[in-house]
Amino acid sequence: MSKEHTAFPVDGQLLMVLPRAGASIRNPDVQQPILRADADGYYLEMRVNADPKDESEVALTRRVQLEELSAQEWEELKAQYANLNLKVCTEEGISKGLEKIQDRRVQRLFKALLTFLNPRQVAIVLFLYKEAREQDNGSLVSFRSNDLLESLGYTRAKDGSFTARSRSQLNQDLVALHRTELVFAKSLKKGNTMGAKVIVKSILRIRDYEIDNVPRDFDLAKAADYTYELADAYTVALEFFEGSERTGDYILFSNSIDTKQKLGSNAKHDYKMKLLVYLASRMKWDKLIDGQYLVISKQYLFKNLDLLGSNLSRNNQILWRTIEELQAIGYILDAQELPGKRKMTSIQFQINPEKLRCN
DNA sequence: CGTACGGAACGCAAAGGCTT
DNA sequence: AAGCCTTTGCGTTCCGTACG
Repeated sequence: MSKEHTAFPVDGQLLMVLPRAGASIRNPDVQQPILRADADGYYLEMRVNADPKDESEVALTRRVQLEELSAQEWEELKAQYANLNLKVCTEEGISKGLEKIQDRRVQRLFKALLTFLNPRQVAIVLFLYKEAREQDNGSLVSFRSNDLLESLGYTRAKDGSFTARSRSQLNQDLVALHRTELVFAKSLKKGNTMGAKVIVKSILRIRDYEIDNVPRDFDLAKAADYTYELADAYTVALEFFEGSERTGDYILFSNSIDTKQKLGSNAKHDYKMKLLVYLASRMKWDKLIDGQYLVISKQYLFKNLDLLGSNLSRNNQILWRTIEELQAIGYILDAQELPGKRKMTSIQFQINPEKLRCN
């Protein structure tokens, strides 16, 4: 009976909000980022509005608390914010939309918010949950940076190290997962109780880090904001982890999950990862029919795979190619289009419980 | 000499226009 | 609806340079 360590659990609550927490700026529900000051401090935040036509399309805010800002720094930040051109971001790319922002810290801050939870960061999160199961130390996970970079599929230089770019990006990703808070309503479970309870959680919190050999002067935030550094080892606490064993609210992912980034490809175009996480999320929202079938409208598949371009035949092509990829590695046993009124076509997925299953 | 960058080449595939 | 083609964004890698 003990199928130990062929699969690892990821919290249901996290999975339910994950696709929304990672909504891209092209998503029609995403609102313009705002700077906000309240009694608790200063925030840079971006709201994702609910889509009333589907209960899984929940409202959610992702935000970064800006610590220790003087009144003058606040004014400077507002001035920088005025240079953010969201329209250019969506039409010509984020780097273009941010190029008028001179301050590197502000530029990285906006970029982190706008690209939050891209598939590479999701891959990092899954790596950490997998490690959590291996290490069996509750929500705490310790790991070496190079092991994580390896699992993400980056190639080493001749001397065996990773390039500054990859290392820098990893620290920025980890800090983004650390300091971006997700704010959403508690009433996820059944939907009808409009409980006023609000949850504020980060995906993880960095508790500790280590520097090998010569103790460098390493500052976590400074590294993320200004430099190309990465600590050699980290200990993080997974914030959603708490209680997942106790409440039994989780989905089991197969250990064979592939978190490698493909060469020459963009993180934001990792459709395989997006579809996998979206299916897992819907397994929490919808009950599986006959314990294995999931029916999802193509409209929401396109939306959650970020296939928001106008070329429908192309979107179709990518969707089906991605489905076939997941089929090839066994997550999906079968998928077929269910006839429906035009625009409301759905796809029925048969999920392989060996690879992905509810507890 | 190693470290910390920045510039630039490279390669993939998305987007979107055009054609049929 | 589908295929072809060009442009383009952007992640990755390689390399030059400044600096201690």
